Amino acid sequence: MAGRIMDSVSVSHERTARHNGAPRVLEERLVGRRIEAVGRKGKFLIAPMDDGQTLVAHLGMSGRFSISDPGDELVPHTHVIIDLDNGVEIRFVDPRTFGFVAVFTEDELAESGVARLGPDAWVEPPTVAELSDKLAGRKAPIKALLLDQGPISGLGNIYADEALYLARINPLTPGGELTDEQIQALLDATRIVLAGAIENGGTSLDDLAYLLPDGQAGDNLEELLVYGREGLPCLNCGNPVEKVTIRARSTHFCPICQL
DNA sequence: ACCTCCCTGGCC
DNA sequence: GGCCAGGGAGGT
Repeated sequence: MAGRIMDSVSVSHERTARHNGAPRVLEERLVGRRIEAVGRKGKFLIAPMDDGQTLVAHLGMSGRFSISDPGDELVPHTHVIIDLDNGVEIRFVDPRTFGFVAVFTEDELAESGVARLGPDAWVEPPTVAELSDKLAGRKAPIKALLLDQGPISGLGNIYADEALYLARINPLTPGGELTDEQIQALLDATRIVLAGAIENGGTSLDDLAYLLPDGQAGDNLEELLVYGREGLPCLNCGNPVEKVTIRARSTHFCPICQL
């Protein structure tokens, strides 16, 4: 994708293009442009283009990119098709349309959600002191603060639960009450959880909403220690895993092991 | 700093 | 036939 020119762009869903107002606008701002690089911060894909603008995309809940041949069969909910100058077709498929594709100027980027992201949990993990600073005085549960993407970015509901379990921190603990030791444990746990998830190609759930760009499912589901295991024995102590709701998100934890 | 909303497929 | 899943944005 990097270094390629977008020969044609077709956007077929209003909501996918919502940050640019309309599908036609998104198409016009992409077509003919060269993608200079492809990176990410948190859960946002960020690709600078040759005109100084930036292609930004987010998979939301059910979005995925595929690398296809123009002749490949179109799967339902394909909302964006980008034909590259090397004959490869990039497709964005997103049944629930929580995801988006957008083009931002520098100013628009500075006003977007990208600007509100804390340091990336994998690429630029914060030090204990930095994260401690961000959590100081915060009364919201640490689980909510992890999902917020402000103190640290890149963890979603599954990996937040996994990291808190590994670090033996109760997800309901107010963020400001975490000790430096706990923050260190959380950062260590985050690296272990993400390293495993990346190694396994990510966590494809039974709905197969998430797939790798080649269409393969990720294998990390079977490695999950606590997410989705409500009522089942904690792998450490054997007591039942509990499930509570924090910020309208399911949260799985062991009330015995996680203090 | 919190709550509500958006959206569809899958499952009870 | 209705509920659940959850990413971020926007409003209160």
